[in-house]
Amino acid sequence: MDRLDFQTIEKKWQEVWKNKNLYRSKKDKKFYCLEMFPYPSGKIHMGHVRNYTIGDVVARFKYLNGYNVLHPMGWDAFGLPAENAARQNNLNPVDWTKQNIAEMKRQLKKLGLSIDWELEVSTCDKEYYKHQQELFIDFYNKGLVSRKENYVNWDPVENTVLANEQVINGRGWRSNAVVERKKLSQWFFNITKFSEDLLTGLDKLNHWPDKVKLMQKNWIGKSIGCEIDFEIEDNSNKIKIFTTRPDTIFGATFIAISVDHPLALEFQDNKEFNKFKNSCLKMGTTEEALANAEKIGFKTGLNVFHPFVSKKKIPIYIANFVLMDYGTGAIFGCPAHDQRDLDFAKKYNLNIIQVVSENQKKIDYKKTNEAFIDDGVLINSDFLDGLSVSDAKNKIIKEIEKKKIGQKKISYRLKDWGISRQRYWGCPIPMIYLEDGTIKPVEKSELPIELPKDVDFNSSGNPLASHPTWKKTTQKKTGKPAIRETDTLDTFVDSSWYFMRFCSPRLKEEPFNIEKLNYWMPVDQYIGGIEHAILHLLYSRFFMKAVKVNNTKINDDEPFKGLFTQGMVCHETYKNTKGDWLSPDQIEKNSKGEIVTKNSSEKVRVGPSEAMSKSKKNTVDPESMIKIYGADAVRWFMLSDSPPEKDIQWSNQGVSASHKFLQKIWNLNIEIINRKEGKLSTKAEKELVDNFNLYVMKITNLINDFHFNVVVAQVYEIHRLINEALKKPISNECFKNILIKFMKILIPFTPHLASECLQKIGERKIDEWPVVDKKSIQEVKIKVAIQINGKTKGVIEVKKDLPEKDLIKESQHDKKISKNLLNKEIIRIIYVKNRIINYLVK
RNA sequence: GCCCUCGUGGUGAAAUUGGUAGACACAAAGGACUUAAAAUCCUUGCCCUUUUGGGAGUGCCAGUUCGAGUCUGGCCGAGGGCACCA
Repeated sequence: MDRLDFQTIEKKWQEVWKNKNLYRSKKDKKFYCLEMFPYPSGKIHMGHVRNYTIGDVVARFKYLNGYNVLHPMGWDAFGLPAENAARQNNLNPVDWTKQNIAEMKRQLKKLGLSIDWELEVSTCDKEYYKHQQELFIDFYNKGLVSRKENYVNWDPVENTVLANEQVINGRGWRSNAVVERKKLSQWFFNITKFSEDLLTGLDKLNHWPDKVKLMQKNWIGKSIGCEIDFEIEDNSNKIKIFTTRPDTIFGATFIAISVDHPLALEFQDNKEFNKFKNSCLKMGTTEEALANAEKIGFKTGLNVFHPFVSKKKIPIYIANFVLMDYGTGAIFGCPAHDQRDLDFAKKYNLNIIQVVSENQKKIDYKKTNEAFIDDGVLINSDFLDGLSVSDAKNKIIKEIEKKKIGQKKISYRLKDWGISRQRYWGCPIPMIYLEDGTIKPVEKSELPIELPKDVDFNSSGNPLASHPTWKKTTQKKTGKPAIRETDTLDTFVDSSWYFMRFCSPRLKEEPFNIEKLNYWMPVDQYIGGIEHAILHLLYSRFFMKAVKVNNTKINDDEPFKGLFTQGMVCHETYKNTKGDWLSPDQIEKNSKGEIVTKNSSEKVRVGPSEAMSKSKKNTVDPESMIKIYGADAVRWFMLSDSPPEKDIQWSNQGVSASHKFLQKIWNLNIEIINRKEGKLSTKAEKELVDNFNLYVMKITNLINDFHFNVVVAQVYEIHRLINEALKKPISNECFKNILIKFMKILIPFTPHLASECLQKIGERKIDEWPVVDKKSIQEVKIKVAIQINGKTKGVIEVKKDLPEKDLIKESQHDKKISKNLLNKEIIRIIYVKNRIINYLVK
């Protein structure tokens, strides 16, 4: 039998597709299919292969179904790794990045993706970031940009800001110095102006996974609570606190304010306070670090008066767990009903008053360390006694408003988006600082503000800031001397609008052409990793809304109509006896079936399958797999076995099996083309056609629902169906017609093989998806389960939609069923059309 | 710590969304073909029973239902995110 020569075939068809704009149709219906663009780290990895294979199935399927498809690709090219490489290998980030892009593009092309490379963009090109600078200025002019202080991780030895991933156990990754929290003045996008829009906008996103919407909802964190002013003893100031549990006010036993609260400034000369403040600065900046840190406080000696209990005084603490950027930076502590407050109260021996109880149970807080946070009935609370938590909330808010000491308040957990980075390899922020202290945007005509190429990575800190001349400039309008902003933009900014740029990627004057943007946007299907569920997707949603504020002609305010989040690619991990990681090509099976190292036959410990990562050496190089098995087989395996939203385990056996199956498809084609016709039977033919039609319908639905692994299983079944039918008296014409449809189904999955087969059969129409013959499907017999008392006792094959009476009759013809029903009294018969019939008997 | 998700054979999984649990594969064992190997094809897969047949069974415990992998409550375990990795 003819071997499938995938190397020649794949090369041939990639050439054909390159020379034709295959994926654009003249139809009106548009479809924008986008996969998250990659960071050009050097080589493509299996995660990319999976992401782009899934995307290619969608894009090609939509094209076959008559859509005008936009399927572009670009590079998320700014970021830390390029700077790290620059430091290590003395390479310029530009050169390193461009090399990586060229290499990865070459590799990606081998997958045979239906990407329109004419539209390629790279965020590190000035043709791209010029427009990003324009957008920044537009946002600035619309009041969507502000400047505030924010904490960063500061490495005191390297004099540089560290990313969270560069802080390991509270120390700098290179210097090993203890990292401090330092306040810097930085640029922010005022994303909180859109808190409510970002929240309500989620309701419209019907084609997003619920879990992602829920994560975003929790991230935005809308809560309804109230603000209350507390009068301070012997002090004319008041403290405004925010709480979501005003119902527990009678259980308040302390006030806690943030270290950054204005009132805390009064203690800046206090030695004890400064000691406390310094220990707060060692906590780290991540939310996880703050949540796990021991709750500590500084007793100010000041007291406030309880607003509803006359003469009751409550102490004020400055505490590390109260954050200035949430609520008002001050809270009242009710230890009985909040875990943090309870931990704090126990540490500092503060009073604990239970004000909510379940079934009138009294809790002894001397014995338990667990706060009671569930619903219950109010106690020890004066006029709130006997009310439920929610009724008490409403009543106390009314009282507070009546007394004019506060009001109902909606608060969001969402913070403004800090976009300043003290790094070289990013988009320069187009702002200048004049000598008189004013800060102005650069004139748009001066854009792009380009990165200098001659930078020194050996000195500490931001290379842009230490560049001898770059930051020196003049204000264009006045000619006054000025200093450039040396911070660059967070790389999340780059990726927050690239999908808009793809609509008109070569436009020089503007970031995008409105007509083209309105035609293509929103992205109909966006595909990428679940790790981007919150930040990237939320920032992109903000951008779309912000861009619309600036240009009201834009139709959409949500960028991604459909979202699909794919799982990771995993592989077994291996370690030698010393505990060093081993890569899959360093190991082999010996004659006894044990796993050993290739050269020294040392025993290998096989670990669990984990996400492929360089550090664990459990990676497999896609390019070498393509070389051995072919791109189609690699694509096919990526879609087999696991559902796309779940993790997949890479296995060489799996990809090898895929390769074998594609060979079988090839053989099937040859067999049908060369088949000699014998006797004919219309009955056999009809059965084949009807069954095949059913598969076409199932597969069409499965693709729409992203169940590609089930499609693969159905394709195996089709193969078996046709293979068995070959022994039956069926005409060659019938086989050819079925084969043509079968190969068209395979185009999105294994495009090279399918195209080659279609050409061999002589089919010219390769831009259509097979039409389902609905009548034919109705005539396929189905299997119905017969149960007795809920247990399946038999299965009978009947016509579809058989009515209850007939089904009962049919089922009693079955020997086993009639035997089981003998001498039994039938109490009830449950009939579910096309599914089951259940006899309840005594 | 907080938020989210997921637990089905030796393995990856499927199950028309409350209706035949294990489709389709991988691995294993046995067999066919072959001088032999590779390739290919076939069979098997929990427990009891020689067979016919019967029973258990979807992380664990309880509940709703004629019927639960699917719904409800509690428990246990694994993974993702936590604002400067992208």
